[in-house]
Amino acid sequence: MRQTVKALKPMIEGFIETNGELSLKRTLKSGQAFRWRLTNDGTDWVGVVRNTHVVQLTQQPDGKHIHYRVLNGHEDNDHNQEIKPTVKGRKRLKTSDESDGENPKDQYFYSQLISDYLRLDVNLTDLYDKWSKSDDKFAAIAVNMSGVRVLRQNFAETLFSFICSSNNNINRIEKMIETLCQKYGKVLYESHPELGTIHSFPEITRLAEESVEPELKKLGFGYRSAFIHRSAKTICDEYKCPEKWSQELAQMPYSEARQALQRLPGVGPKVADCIALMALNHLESVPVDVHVFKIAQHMYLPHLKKNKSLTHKSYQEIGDFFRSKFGPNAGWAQAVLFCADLKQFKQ
DNA sequence: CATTGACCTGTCCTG
DNA sequence: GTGTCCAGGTCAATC
Repeated sequence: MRQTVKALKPMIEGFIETNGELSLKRTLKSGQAFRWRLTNDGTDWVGVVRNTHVVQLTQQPDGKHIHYRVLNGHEDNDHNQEIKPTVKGRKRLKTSDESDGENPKDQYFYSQLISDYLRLDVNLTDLYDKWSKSDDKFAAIAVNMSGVRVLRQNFAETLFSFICSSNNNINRIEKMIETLCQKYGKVLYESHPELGTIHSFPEITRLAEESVEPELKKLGFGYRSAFIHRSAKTICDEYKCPEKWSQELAQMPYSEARQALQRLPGVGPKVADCIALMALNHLESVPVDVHVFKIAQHMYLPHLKKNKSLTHKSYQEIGDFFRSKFGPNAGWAQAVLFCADLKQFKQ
């Protein structure tokens, strides 16, 4: 029997103007987020925003708008959650009023929520122009690589996702994260026709429980089981309120945040930089993985070709080079080059 | 200090 | 069907 209760409440949806500065594919599937899935024959992206809202995003044919739909937006407790966009969007990001009969307050709220997650308050055209002027190689690549955005992501999810990423491949990372959500997260949306039940990412306090490590071992997490549990426990024990700690990390200078993060087991320089860039708004952070290492060797710092692998020294050198070349948003420039180098995005 | 292996596991690729 | 290598690193033990 089909339930009709949900259909009685209006679906929250609308359009967001992007000024051609957003490629969903290049942004959601370039290795910064691991939970976005392509549905409906490859037209719609479905994922979780702010760890509370199941959102479907669709790139419009005009290239200048995305359509959004909040799949679990009818829940009664919706506004009780502590979701507040951290940045006020620019005026041009206002939703259109094309779908009449809906609560404009809700529409505004959700378009702000999604714009914030996609960091649409940043004018990407200006950034691309600036980076292209300071680097011909970037300019050549960027013309075919528009709309790569650095997301503003949830702290805990970013932390544990990238702990999982060490010495690992994307396919397994995605599976492990999905397992974490199903086992320790809350149900956000039931019975999606293609994706099944969609869960939130677990609370840090949940991952700090003693049973977690042996359970994860059984689930095939390997040595990362201990990293995950011990990191969660460290945060709960030492910082009491994880949410507050992440805010402090965002406030303090990049180098200090990076240093503080590396005290967590399973968090080295690269993972710390990923968290700093993607969840703490430290856009000067340049995560250097083997991929970026190769880019640096071939495009910018040929003397590093003699290095077989990444050392602390070369790691620092590459980051500093990117910062000197691209400025305070170097991490974002790096994301564009990284994206261009991914196999799936090569022409 | 900078460098070098071991580390869990699923998968791809040979023989 | 077995064996091997490797994948978006980190840690700890040695130069």
